[in-house]
Amino acid sequence: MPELPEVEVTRRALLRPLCGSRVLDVDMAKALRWPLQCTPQSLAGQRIEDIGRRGKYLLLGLEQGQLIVHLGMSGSLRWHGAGTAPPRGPHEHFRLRTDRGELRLNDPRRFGAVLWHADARTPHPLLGRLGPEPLDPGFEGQQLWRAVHARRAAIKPLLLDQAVVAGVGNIYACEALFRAGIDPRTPGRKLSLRRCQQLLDALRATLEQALCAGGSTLRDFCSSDGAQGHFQQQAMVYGRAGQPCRRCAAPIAQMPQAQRSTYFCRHCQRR
DNA sequence: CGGCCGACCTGCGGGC
DNA sequence: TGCCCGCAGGTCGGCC
Repeated sequence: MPELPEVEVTRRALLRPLCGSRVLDVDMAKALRWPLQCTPQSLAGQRIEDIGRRGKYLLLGLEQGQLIVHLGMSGSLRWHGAGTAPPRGPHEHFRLRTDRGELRLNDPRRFGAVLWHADARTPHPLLGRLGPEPLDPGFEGQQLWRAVHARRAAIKPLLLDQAVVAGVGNIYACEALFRAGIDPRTPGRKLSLRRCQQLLDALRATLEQALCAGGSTLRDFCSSDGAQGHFQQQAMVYGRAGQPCRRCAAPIAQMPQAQRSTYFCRHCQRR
């Protein structure tokens, strides 16, 4: 589920209920990718001051540090106002109770993570390796070109590299390349500055469109208020193998790249 | 250093 | 109908 738009939609939905609330307690029922890195009791009593996002990471700013949340492949967060929380489901592995209600992380595959980072002055190592934010207006095509122009790897796996651009996953990499008319197999070093600028524009337009749609919904994604995103109904290529291209009607192709499925149109996307 | 590959998990849909 | 295989929105770490 969780690429930049889904995480951002979740962040916006959580701002109102969570900001300013005070933590009662925290528990991790089943281990996620890593241990929490602190004793759950140490979080009790702290106020949640802000909610940020970096790439696909959601950042809960507490008084004495930061709770870093990653949704992995199958994670979703839900908010339950005070007294409205149903019994815990089998995949609700993390729970944060506050004086206003509780936040739960549902993650069947447990690729997600919740980490405590006490030293807020220096960024957590996981965040330190992230590339620029695609929606940051200060990020220019030239910067993308610099990150890519010396690389032999194909542009599609390069877009998935979080050090090149933060927050892009399989759906939006495929969609942005379609929008830019670029063949996903094109080596990074074959892309001109001009095409990198076009690619960044296309990526931004794709992400903005997904934000407006409330993100994508595949099997288990639900924004925290329970509403479903509907971007996948607008997808031009992702998950559409064999179906006609919405632009030229040629069948959409599917191929593996770096052990992930790439969807593209052989006619509309060129090297 | 760059790039490939396995590992980590569970669930679901398709094919036989 | 039922079982088995392959695949799924991610990414870290080990290896060449």
